[in-house]
Amino acid sequence: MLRLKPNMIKYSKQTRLLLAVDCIIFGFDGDTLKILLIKRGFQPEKDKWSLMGGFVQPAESLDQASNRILKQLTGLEGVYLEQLHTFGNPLRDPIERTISVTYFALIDINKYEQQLSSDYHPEWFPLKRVPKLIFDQQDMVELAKKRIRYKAALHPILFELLPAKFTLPQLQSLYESVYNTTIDKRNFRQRVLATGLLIKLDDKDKSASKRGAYYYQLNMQHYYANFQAFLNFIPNPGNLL
Amino acid sequence: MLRLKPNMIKYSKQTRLLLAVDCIIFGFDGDTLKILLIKRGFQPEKDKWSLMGGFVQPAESLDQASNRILKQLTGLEGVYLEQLHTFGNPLRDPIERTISVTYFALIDINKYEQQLSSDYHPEWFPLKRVPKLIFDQQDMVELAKKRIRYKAALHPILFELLPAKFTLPQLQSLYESVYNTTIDKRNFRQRVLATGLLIKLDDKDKSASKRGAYYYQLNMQHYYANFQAFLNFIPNPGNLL
DNA sequence: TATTGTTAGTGTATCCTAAACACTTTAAAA
DNA sequence: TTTTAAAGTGTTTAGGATACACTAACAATA
Repeated sequence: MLRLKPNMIKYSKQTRLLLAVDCIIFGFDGDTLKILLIKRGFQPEKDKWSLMGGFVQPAESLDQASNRILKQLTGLEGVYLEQLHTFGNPLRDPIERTISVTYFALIDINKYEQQLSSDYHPEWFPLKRVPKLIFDQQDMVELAKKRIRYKAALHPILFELLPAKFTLPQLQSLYESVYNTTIDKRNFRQRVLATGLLIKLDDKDKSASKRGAYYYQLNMQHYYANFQAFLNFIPNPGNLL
Repeated sequence: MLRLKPNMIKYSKQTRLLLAVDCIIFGFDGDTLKILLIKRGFQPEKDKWSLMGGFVQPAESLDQASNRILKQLTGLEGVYLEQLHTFGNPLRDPIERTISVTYFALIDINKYEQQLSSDYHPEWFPLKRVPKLIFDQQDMVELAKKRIRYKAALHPILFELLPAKFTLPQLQSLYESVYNTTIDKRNFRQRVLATGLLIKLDDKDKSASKRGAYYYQLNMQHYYANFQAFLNFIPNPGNLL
C-alpha cells in the first residue's frame, strides 16, 4: 500500500481548531442517579462547576482521549463509555473556538469512592439538582439524560451502574430512578428474570432489610449475546445489525 | 455579561486539528435503498469514490456545515439531517490528522434528480453494492445503515425518503428494503394506519398498476407530536424526554 | 418469648397487541 | 370477454404485558 510522507501534501488553506473531549459521568448511589462534576482549574470560568474534560492529544484517538480523561478523574479503566454527540458552535467557548466531543460514562459509584482525585474537587450531584454549568455543558447533560433513558429502554446498560453483585430491589430502584416512575415488583422481577441475564447467588445483602435480599450477578455470555435484544422491543433485532 | 476580547487568553499550548464534515446521503428509488457518492476532486485519493464532505469553516456550526455541504451536492435545503458520529482516529487521513463529524441525510430522490451537480460526478449506489471508499468511510456507511434501521424501528423517519404524496405499497416497499425482509400487506397497513399519521387523498398513483393505489400524505400535526412515540415500542415515551 | 414492623418474595387472571392467514376488486391489455 | 397484475380488505389466534394481594423472613422491641 502506498505510504505518503507526512509533508508531501497538506490541506494548507484550511483552518485548524481545538478539539476537546468532555465526559458526562453517571453514578447510582442506591437511591438517586447522579453525575460527577469538577471545579474547573483554569481560565476562563475557573472554579466554576464543569464536566471533566480535556484536549485531545496529537497521537490519541477520541476513545482513547475519553478513557484517559475518565481515568484521570476516577482512577477507573474499562468502564462503559460511549460517544454521545459533538458540539461545535463557533462561539461556545469565548476564548477560542473549541469543538467538544462528548462521551457519557456509567460507573459503579462504589468503585469510584475508593479513589482519590482531590485535585479536581469532584462532587456528585443528583440529576435534578445539577448546578449551573459553563458554556453549553447544560445542553450536554440534558442530551446525556435523554440518551441514557432511550438506550436503557432497549439495552441492558444500567447494570454498568451497579456492583458485580446486586439485588433485585437495587436493580428495580435504579430503573425507577432513571425513569422517574414506579414499577410493580412482581412484573419487574418476572420480566428481568425472563431475560435469562441474571444468575442468582447463594448469599444475601442484609444491609437494606432484616430478611436480606439475594444477590444476583450478570450472566456475561447472555449479556454480550443479547445486548441488542434485551427487552425485545424490536422484533428480529438481528435485522438491525 | 462579561465579554472577553478574542486574544486576552488563549489555550496556547494545545494542538489544533482539521475538522471536516462527511454526509451519508440516503435515497430510495421505489425499489432499493441507495447512498449518493462522489468522485473525490483532490489529493489524496483523487477520483476515488467518496462521501460528500468538506472542511468546517471558521464561522459556521457543525449543523450549518453539514447543511452547506448537502446543498452543494444536491441543491436541497431543509432536509432531514442528523449527526451520526465523530471519527477521530489519528491516522485516518494519511496527509494530516483530520477529525470527521458525520451526518446522515434522508432525501427524496426525485427532488434530487432535478438538480445538477455535475462537478462531483455523483452516483447512487444500492447499499449492497457500495464500492470501496476512501479512508474509514466504509465504517461510516456501516454505522449509518445501523442507525437508520435502529431509528426507523422507533420513529417515523422513513417518510423523509418519500415524496409528499406516496402510496401504501410504496411505503411498504421502503420498509421491506430497509429491513431486508417481507411484511404482510394487511398487517402493515393496519399498523401504519392505526398511527393516525396518514391522510388518505382522493387521487391515485397509476404508474405501478392498472388499478392504481391511493395516495396518502403525512398529517404533519401528528407527525411532529408523535415522532417520539411512533410505533409504541417504548412504553410511556413521554418519560424518555 | 410474643408481637410488631419492614422489606423480600411469589402466581394468576385479564387484556391487548402482534401475527397468521385468503379472497375480492379494479382496470388495462390481450 | 378473458386474462393478468397489483390494490385492497377482516378475523382468528397466540403470546406478552399488565394489574393485582398475600405470605415469608428476620430483627427489634415490648
